[in-house]
Amino acid sequence: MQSESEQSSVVLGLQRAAHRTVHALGEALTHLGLTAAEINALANLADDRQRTVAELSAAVGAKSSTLTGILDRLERRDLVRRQPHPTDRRAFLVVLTEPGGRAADEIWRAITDLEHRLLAGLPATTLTGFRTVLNAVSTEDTR
Amino acid sequence: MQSESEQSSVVLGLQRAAHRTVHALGEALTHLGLTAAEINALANLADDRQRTVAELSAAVGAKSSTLTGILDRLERRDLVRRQPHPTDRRAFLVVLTEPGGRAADEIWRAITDLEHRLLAGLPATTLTGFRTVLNAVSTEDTR
DNA sequence: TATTGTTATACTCTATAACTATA
DNA sequence: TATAGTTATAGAGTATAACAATA
Repeated sequence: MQSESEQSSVVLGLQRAAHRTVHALGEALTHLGLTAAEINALANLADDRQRTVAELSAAVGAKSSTLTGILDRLERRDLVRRQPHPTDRRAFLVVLTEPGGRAADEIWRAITDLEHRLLAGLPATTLTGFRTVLNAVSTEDTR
Repeated sequence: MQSESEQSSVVLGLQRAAHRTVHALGEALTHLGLTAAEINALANLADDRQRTVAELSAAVGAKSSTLTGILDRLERRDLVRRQPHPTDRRAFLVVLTEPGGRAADEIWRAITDLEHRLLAGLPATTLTGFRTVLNAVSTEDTR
């Protein structure tokens, strides 16, 4: 049933699936005019609404120097703001603006919708297994 | 047990896990001096050893115009070659050269090693569930 | 007419290293 | 001395549109 490919590698499959979801998300959110990295950053701000650059950097898996450009563009569009950190004057708190919060909410809705569509009909135990592996991969020390 | 984060979103978790494996793979293969996209392309050539540009494009999830640059660099380093397609004179067959084949084999070994390390100790049923979801995500029509 | 792949263009992402300002 | 973040730099990925050759 799987045509000719065994979809043998978990790593390659992971790559492909991630690519797929990024594309799908981008398409669902074209009207926002955001890149994948920008969507990712906003999605990661959506919950607690604020992070230092270093925290966000760890969350999205990019160097802080990379984040600088992404945040510049988001800030220019008034979706985030860089606030002085209350206790560390070297650091910034990246916070969602009001329109940024709306965008982040919409991103979350799109993510949730996508997940429902992708995972509909799969048994709960299968999903649990999936999350378990996902956590193992994200958490494990790969060295 | 999962600290504070429920790792709530499958999509975001997928992103993070994919990022993780790309990094880990890159580190395991630094001596090859290849980028993630180049590794991905070679990995996708590793099995049948040849693909048209369009096929490879679908496999790696990039536009053919993107692939042009990647293939240019791989060809310049004598890792792949563009051969005339036997029956369609518009198309090219991307084939591994002999050193390219060695690189691809090494990439496969690295991928396999990584998978063993990441997935060691997880029950088989969990892994089966994981692959099922991965296939669903990669295959499903996301529109 | 439609398709294969390249070219041209314009941005975005990416990492590294050097730098400023704090700590 | 070490850390947070930016800047400078340079390369690589990305998509779109236009194009040539072929189907």
